[in-house]
Order: sequence, then structure tokens, then C-alpha cells
Amino acid sequence: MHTVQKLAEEKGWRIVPKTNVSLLKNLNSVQRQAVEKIDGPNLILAGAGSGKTRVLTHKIAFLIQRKKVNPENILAMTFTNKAANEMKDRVEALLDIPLKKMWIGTFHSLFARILRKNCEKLGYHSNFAIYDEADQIALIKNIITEKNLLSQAIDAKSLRSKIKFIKNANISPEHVKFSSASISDDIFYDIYYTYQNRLQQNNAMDFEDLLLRSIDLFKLFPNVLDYYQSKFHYILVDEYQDTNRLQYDLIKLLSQKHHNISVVGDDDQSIYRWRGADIKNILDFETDYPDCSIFRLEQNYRSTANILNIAHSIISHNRNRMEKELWTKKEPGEKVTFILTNDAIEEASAIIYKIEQEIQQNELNFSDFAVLYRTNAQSRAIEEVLKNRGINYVVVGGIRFYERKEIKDVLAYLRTLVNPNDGISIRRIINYPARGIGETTIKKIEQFSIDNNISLFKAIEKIEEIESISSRTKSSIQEFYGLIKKYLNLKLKGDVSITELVSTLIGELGILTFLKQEGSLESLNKIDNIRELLNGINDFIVRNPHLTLEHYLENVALITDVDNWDTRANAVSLLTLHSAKGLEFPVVFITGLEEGLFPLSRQMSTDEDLEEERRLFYVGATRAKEKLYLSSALNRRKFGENTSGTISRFLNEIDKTLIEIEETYQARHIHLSQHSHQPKRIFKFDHGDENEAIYKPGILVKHPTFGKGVVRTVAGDDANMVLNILFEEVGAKKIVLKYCKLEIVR
DNA sequence: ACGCACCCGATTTTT
DNA sequence: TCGGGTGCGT
Repeated sequence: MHTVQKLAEEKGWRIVPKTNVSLLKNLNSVQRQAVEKIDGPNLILAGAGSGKTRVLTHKIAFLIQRKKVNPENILAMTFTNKAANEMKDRVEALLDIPLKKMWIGTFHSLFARILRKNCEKLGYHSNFAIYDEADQIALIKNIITEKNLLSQAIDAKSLRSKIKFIKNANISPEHVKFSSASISDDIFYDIYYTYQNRLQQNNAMDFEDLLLRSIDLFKLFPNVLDYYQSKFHYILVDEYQDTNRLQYDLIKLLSQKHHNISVVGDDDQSIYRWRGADIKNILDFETDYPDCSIFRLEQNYRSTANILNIAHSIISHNRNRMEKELWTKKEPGEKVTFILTNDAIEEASAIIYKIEQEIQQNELNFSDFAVLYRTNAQSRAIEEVLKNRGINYVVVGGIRFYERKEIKDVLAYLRTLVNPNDGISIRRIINYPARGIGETTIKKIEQFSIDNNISLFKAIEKIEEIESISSRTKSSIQEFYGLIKKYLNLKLKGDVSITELVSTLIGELGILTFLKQEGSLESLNKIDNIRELLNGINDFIVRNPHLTLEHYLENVALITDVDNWDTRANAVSLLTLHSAKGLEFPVVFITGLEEGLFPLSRQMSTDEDLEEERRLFYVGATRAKEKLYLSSALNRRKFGENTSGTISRFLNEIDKTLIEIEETYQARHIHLSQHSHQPKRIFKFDHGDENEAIYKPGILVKHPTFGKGVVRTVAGDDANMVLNILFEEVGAKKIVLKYCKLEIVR
């Protein structure tokens, strides 16, 4: 048997003996029980702020130190790289040894790793590319054009979501009916299968493939499955409530041999239903693993009692949940403050006023504040006021660095060098910078590659054989080919560093000089971004000298913004409720509490949707340690137009004794410093039910463009009523009542 | 093939 | 409001 001692001897590590007390002393009794129960299936229900990460890290440390489990035999899966790194760091700190061999990472990165090793069996090469959303859409668009389906006005984006949904659910496309689909099922299947084939031809996988192909691998090659099943004696899963069908299946497969599976999660924090997360996975854990032990972590160490009570009063409106209630030894603390404002700018000003007030009174830093919102677009008004006020801020998320055009362009070159079969990348760069190779020419080459069943790159190699292309165009294609070939060779020889390779390439392409000539603000920005990319590559190589360009690209593909968010800066954090998960701040603002925005209108029609919005609120509220503010703006610009809204139903669900209401900020131009601040009229929350429900299921209506139809369901209150109508001509549609002129026929 | 101008459309969340 | 996509003119 392997032991840490043996391993340490081999590696020359130093082992610091730790007493039993030191490892478990910082745990409360439930936490300790959860840590010590290592065998069999374990469900650890960890409420927000109840020490979830602490239990996970101590459990791993406990396994290694006390149960003498070899780190190689532990598999720990998280959703974000940040969580994975944090976990690793904390375990290393507990044990005081480096954990090089432990399998700890995100689902996607861990299975990518397994696939890199084994995918030849499935007909992929180990250097496969990972396609992000934009790449996937580009591929689908190509297929639509290629199949002459352009006339059908198919939306590549929604097609991608469908494909993603099907893959995440781990079902075949024939099993899904999209009632309101604009295209016929047959066409959809055709596109689906072509998409899948084309991915493989390009030696590429999308995010779902990383999991789906792993399942294929395990099913088709039992010996491979057996290898990993035997290897991983202990499996730990973080944020189990966010697992989707694929992840669920993989966990189940991998744990079959040893049955030692510990999952940690909180059903109340399941907020990724839209990307396939299935809350049933955690709710049904007991049935899936009948001999499991359950541990409930309900003591919260983060928030004041008032904050917890607010969070609980919202979440207890959900029916589909496991009953539990967080408690704390902390003081009730300050009441939660609700701020009602006229519009988004006022809302932002009020927030900033509060921030400055809090800083003065409680000696806080800007970094102690987080402003949370439902949609990224909301950050703009807040940013504007923060800028005016000269306050530093960081927007977490938003336009992602690696999705910027200039970055994707450069990366497409690198991806081509790693995997010349990647047709999507080649298509992207074949005429960037402009070489006089136009859309028609590209189509011809593509057709040639399909006809001869070769990759786009091979087709370019054989360009001479394509007769319909003019010789002038051919020569620029050959020039492009020569360029790629040259760098492929340079890379192959391996005597230049990656950083050198990339910067010479960019130099030869003349991208920076071209952008400099343009001289616009945007081009200068692009130059900065490309420079930053180069720095990033350099950093990566310096930090990981043994890793290659392939590794770098994988890292880029699987990274998120929260991962590289610099928390050291003394700045106010602006982020969506989703990206706030797992974080905490002394003071938190939840903004935009209006019907249609939070809860978001698209998520208001079914109970499941609404319950997820409620969980999102719960996540947001439980981020706050000391003080929570809620805010609404009665008027908000939407699509460039002013719309007036009503206060979120969530405010009605809150226990009013826990909240203090301020209705303020009438003036458009506020001088924050001289702002006198008096709570004024008491706001009435319940927005009555005048002219309630003339619209009921079964009523016949007429819509100006869709024609006649029958109302199927009615959701939302009277101000934001959403009707699901089955139209005679166009099928089922969701209609927001106030945006259309609906006539009642009968 | 490329650039410009205009128009339209969209705005949830992300590994 | 802003950005992308389309379509037209060169």
C-alpha cells in the first residue's frame, strides 16, 4: 500500500507531524462527523456560510493524514478553477506538503485530462481543440450555409442552445420535441449530426463533449473505466446541487467500485438550471445512494441574524427544497435596508452615498462592498456614477477577455498551430489580416474539403486542384499556407520559446502596426489587450516551464473571469448574482428588485423558474456579512426606452419587521456630499389587484401580428402579466401583455 | 473583395 | 443605447 510517508521519502518531502487535535479542532460537531465519515456515500448539506469548504478541505486532509490515503487516489471535483485552487491551497496548508498528484479541478478540466490521454480510442487526437460558444455558433452557421438552409432563417444561436440542452441531458435528439421549433425535426437532426461529425473532423470538442465523450470512453472501453474506478478510492464533489445529468452519470460511473463518494451542496443555492443543472440530483441523493449518510450543516458563521432571516423568509416560499434553516450565534445586527428610487442613476447614487456613509462610520474599505445585479447591463449606470465620484471599482464578468475579437483572432492562430484540423480557427484567420481571400473563395475551399472528405487545412494544401479559383487568389492562399507551415515547423523544432514564437508571429502578421495606424481609441485598446495576452502567455510559461502551448490553450478555454479576479485592489466589486456565489462581503447591495428584472421576466412563467430566481436572491443575500441593502428603481431604461415597473414580489415575501425602508433621492442631480438623508413616506408594498385577471386560460384572443389564439397559461401580476398563448397560425408563444395590443375575442 | 452606412435587434446567467 | 449584421456602391 502507498502511504504518504513512502511518497514523501521518494520525493524528499518534509512531513510535519500534526496532532489529532490540530486537524479537527476548528470544526463544530456536525462538521467533524462529516469529515470523519469517509466510507460509503455521504451527503453533506451545507447551507450558505456553514463551513462547506472547511469540511471539504479537512476531509481531504483527514484522508491523507489520518487514513493514510495516497493523494493519487483522491478525486475532488469543483465547478470553477478558483474553487479548485482554493481547495488545493487550503489542503496543502493543513498538511504542509505539496499535493502534486492529487486529482483536484473542475469537472471540465479533469475530464479533459482523461480524454487527452485516451481520446485516440474514440477517433480524436490528443491535441483536440475546445470550442467555446462563439466557435460553436460559427460552426453551426457554416453548416446552415453549406446545406443551403439560409432561406429558412434558422437562428444559429438558438440551435446551439438546443444542441447543448440535448447533450447536457445525455439523450439523443430524437427524444426531444421542441413544440415551437421554427424548423422541422428532420432538419434539426441533420444539423445536429452534421455538427457532431464536423466537430470530430475538426478534432474539436465543445464543453459538453468533454463530459459526453468521457462517458462514451467509459462505456466503450470498460478497462479504461476500470482503471479510473480503481484509481479513485475517494471521490468528493463540491456544489453538487449544480451538477447536470452528464456530471451525475460520470460521478455514478466512477464511484461504482469503491462507493466512497462524498458530495457537498445546498439545494437552496442551485442556480444553474438553465445550463442543465438538475436540482433533483441533490434532492434525490438518498434514493440514488440508499445507504448514504446525511450531514446537515446549519450553523452559519458568516452573516448576522437579520440577514439570515431575510434570506430564509424568501427561500421558504419555495416548495421544492429540503427543509432546513440556518442559525447563527451572531447578534441580530442592523436591519436590512430597502432603498426605493426613481431610476437607475438615482439607484446608483443612493448606493454610492451609502458606501461613503458606511466607510465613514464603520472604517471600511471600498473592497468591502459588493453591488449585485441580475443582468450585466445594469452595471452601466452604477459604473457611471462610480466614475463620476472617482471611486475605484472592478466589474467581475461582463465582456470576457478571451472572447474579445482581437484576442480570439490571435488565439485562432495559436489554435491552428496546435491543431491544424481546427477548421473554425482557420476560417477565422484565413483572411485576417486581409489577404484578399473572400467569402466565395472560402466556400469553394470548404466545398472541396467536404467533397474529398479532408480537413480545411488539407484542402488549402491542395489548392491547385480547385479549378474555379483564380490564380491570383490561389497565390495568396498559398502564401497563407506557407505562413502557417513555417510556424508549424518552428513550433515542431521547439528551439524557440512559445513567447518568442507568438511575438514573432504577431510581428510578421503586422497586427499591432495596423492597429496603431488606425489610431482610434478602440484600436489602442485592442493593442493593449493583445499585449496583455502576450504577457499572459509569458506568465504562464514562466510559471509552468514544463507545459506547452497545448496546455496554455486548454487553460484559456476553461478559465472564467471570477478565476482571475484580483481581490487585492481596494475597489468596489460589481458583479452578477450568479458570479457572486461562493464569495462574501461585509456589505452587499442587491439591486434592481423589480418585477421583470429580478425576478427576470423570462423566468417568471413557471414555478421552477421562479423558484430558481428565489434561490438566486437567497445566494445574493447570504453573501453579506454585516449589512444588506436592497434597492429598486421604479423607472428603468430597457432597450433604450423608459419603462416603469413595479417592485419585485420578493419584497412582499420578506418579513417586514426585519426591514427598514427608505424612499429617497428625488432629485436628478444629486450632490452626494450635501445630501440630507431622511426616510420619508412609508411605502406600500402590496400592489393591489385591481382589474385582476380578465385573462384566464381558455379565453380566445387576437394579436395584431400572430392572429387568433387561445390563452393557455397566465403568469405574473397584472403589471407584468405573461400569457402563454397557442396561436392558430404560429403555434405557442409567450406574450408580455403590456407590450402588445391584445384583443379579447371571447 | 472591401468599405461604409444604415437598420434592426437584443439584452440572463457560463464551464 | 449600442453593436452586429446586411446590403449596397465602389
